[in-house]
Amino acid sequence: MINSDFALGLHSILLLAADKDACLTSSTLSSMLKVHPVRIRKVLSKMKNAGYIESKEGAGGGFFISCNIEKVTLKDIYTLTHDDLMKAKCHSCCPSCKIGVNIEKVLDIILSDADEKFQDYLEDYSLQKVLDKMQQM
Amino acid sequence: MINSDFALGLHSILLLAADKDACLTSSTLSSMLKVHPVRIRKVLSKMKNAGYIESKEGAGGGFFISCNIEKVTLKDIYTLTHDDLMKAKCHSCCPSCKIGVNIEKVLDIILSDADEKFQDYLEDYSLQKVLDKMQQM
DNA sequence: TTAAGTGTTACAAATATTGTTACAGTTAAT
DNA sequence: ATTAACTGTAACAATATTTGTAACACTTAA
Repeated sequence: MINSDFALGLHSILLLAADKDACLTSSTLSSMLKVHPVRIRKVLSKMKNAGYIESKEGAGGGFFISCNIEKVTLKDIYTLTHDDLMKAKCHSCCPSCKIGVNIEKVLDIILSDADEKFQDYLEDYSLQKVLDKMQQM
Repeated sequence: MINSDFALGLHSILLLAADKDACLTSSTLSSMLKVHPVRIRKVLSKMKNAGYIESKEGAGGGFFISCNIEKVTLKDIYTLTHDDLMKAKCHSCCPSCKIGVNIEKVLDIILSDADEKFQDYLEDYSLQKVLDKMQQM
């Protein structure tokens, strides 16, 4: 589900979204977020591929927002960064365990549905809405 | 959020719930779930403290269900086992970053709310309902 | 009295995450 | 055209987290 890439990516894109004309380097973001520049570039490359931001190489380059921040939501960021819900974490059961035969399927269905509710909620929050909410505090 | 303790704990308690008279040892569960007995005892001790199962020490001992499996839900299991949503994972921002001042608070609020929706869904699934759903497959 | 359990702690091993180094490619400025 | 400041990416190192192990006190049934 939510992992640290989500937090990092969201934090970064909010920084870019806060000033549409800003072009921040991974190095600048790095010192703001206390995370290594290479990792920032990795996470931001996903945002770039999704078209939410753009990057400019070379001197004076960096990252800047390139989407409608009223339309891009936390769900979109989640989609880019989330882990599979439990795929790797669900224990396989031996064949002798009758329950185990179906438990993975059933949990997969239930948890996927629950995750959908989670995402539905995230979808209500555009980047703009998050920025607004921060202003109000 | 959901971690492997959830999967492990849930799987274990479903095995116990499937047969009310069964008394399974951590060793038995261990070989079924391919997880070390000590870890199973650790996770099950939480379920025990919550009153969902009981344990019997000594020879012939083990774990057995002790709750109304129509009433205990996936949300209850989640509550016992989940990690904090992002507490440790959210990046603190330096003071110079105006956004960072509030971002943690705002994300905390939004994500807590989203998590609530997730839990609301889990609450619909009693252990009995999960077992029933497995039968139907 | 012994064998088979739980409960719990301290520690080891394995795995996953994050940081680091290195370098090719791009761009702006001189 | 050269240089300095960037991105993009891969391979590897360091760190943190998770999981497994060993040890042992305590409990219970046979």
